[in-house]
Parts: sequence; C-alpha cells; structure tokens
Amino acid sequence: MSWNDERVELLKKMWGEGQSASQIAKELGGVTRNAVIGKVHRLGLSNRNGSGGTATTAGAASDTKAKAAPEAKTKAKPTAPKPAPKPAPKPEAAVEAPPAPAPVSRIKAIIPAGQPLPPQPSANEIDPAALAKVSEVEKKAKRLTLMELTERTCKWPVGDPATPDFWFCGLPVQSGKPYCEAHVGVAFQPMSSRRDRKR
DNA sequence: CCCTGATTCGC
DNA sequence: GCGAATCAGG
Repeated sequence: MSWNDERVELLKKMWGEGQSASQIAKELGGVTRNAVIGKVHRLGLSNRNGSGGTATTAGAASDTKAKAAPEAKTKAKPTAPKPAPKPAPKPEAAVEAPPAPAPVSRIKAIIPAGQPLPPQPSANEIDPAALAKVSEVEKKAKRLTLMELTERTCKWPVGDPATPDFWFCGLPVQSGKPYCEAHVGVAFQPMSSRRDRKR
C-alpha cells in the first residue's frame, strides 16, 4: 500500500480529529501505526495544535515529550500562525468536562459480586451523548461473566444481577480505569447537570 | 500489560 | 519516502 492522495487526506483528517495513530492505521488498512506516525512526521504535522483545550478522546498518552532533541530539529515554521482549524463537528468526542475538582475518582470498582454497583443507569440523568455511546457500545460488548473479567476488561455491569442475562461489558478498558471508554464516560461524569437534587 | 507518539536508520 | 525497530512515557 502506498500513500495516495486520498489516503494521505484521510490521514490528515483523522489526525486532525485527534485520532490515534493506531486507529488511523486500522482505518486505512495495510499500514501499521508506525507507518502512520512516520508519515505524519514526514508531512510535518506532528503537533496537534490545540487552543481550546483537551480534546483528546481516544489517545493522549504522551504529551510531555519535550524530550531532548539531540540534534537541531529542522522544523522551521516561524511565520505560520496556522488558523488552528478545530472544527470538530463530531459530537462524539466531547464527553469530558474539565472543571471537576471533585476527588471522586477513587472508586475501587471491585464489583463485589453483590449489590454495591456504584454506577448503573437508573433514574440518573447523564450526558445523552455518553449514554448513546454506551448503548451503542453494548452491542459490541463481550458479555463476560463475572469470572471472565480481567484487569483489562470493562467491568461495567449490564442488566439485573438477579437475572440470567446479566453480564459485564468486557471491552478493553481505557487505561487504569475499570471501564472501557464509553463506560468511563458515564461512570465518571464530573457532575454537570442535575447538580441540585431535591432536598 | 495495555496503550500512546517520537526517533532512528536501513531500505 | 517509507516503515520496522526501538525508544520513552502514561
């Protein structure tokens, strides 16, 4: 496979959207993420400029890569303000809210085979987008049983534990979190809507 | 271990 | 120019 115009464009597009190299490679097919990264660099669009903030959805592993540039990098673009096209019309990647000083991110999420299941879409009002994502993801869920869960499978429970069709998502977890990306989205909602319940 | 991007260097 | 191997980090 070679880099057609189309392929390069798709690469640019996806990279611009913040997609990870591996995702792009998967989409393109016939290339590895290394190839994608290499191409990205050759094209000179390595830094994903961002003015608005944290728009990284499925990847932002490394960022503090100031590193020690051994040689003088020949990256000259002094007069290239770049309008920083950040359209991102995709409503898909916008589930996280920055202002969350709440230290609520310490759920042990062990799921003690019983009742204390912290999350669970009930009478809650969560981000519609996040919920949509979840229900979409649940189609692809692995439907694991409790025993099949591992450290890197999403432990999001689906269904009623007192019912034969109760299973866990089982998709690959985000990173150290107990859930896959979609479920992390609804599990760790940093409070936004419905903040004051009746009291 | 999973993942991420960055760099190097033979091709 | 290309990308596997390697590196460096989360």
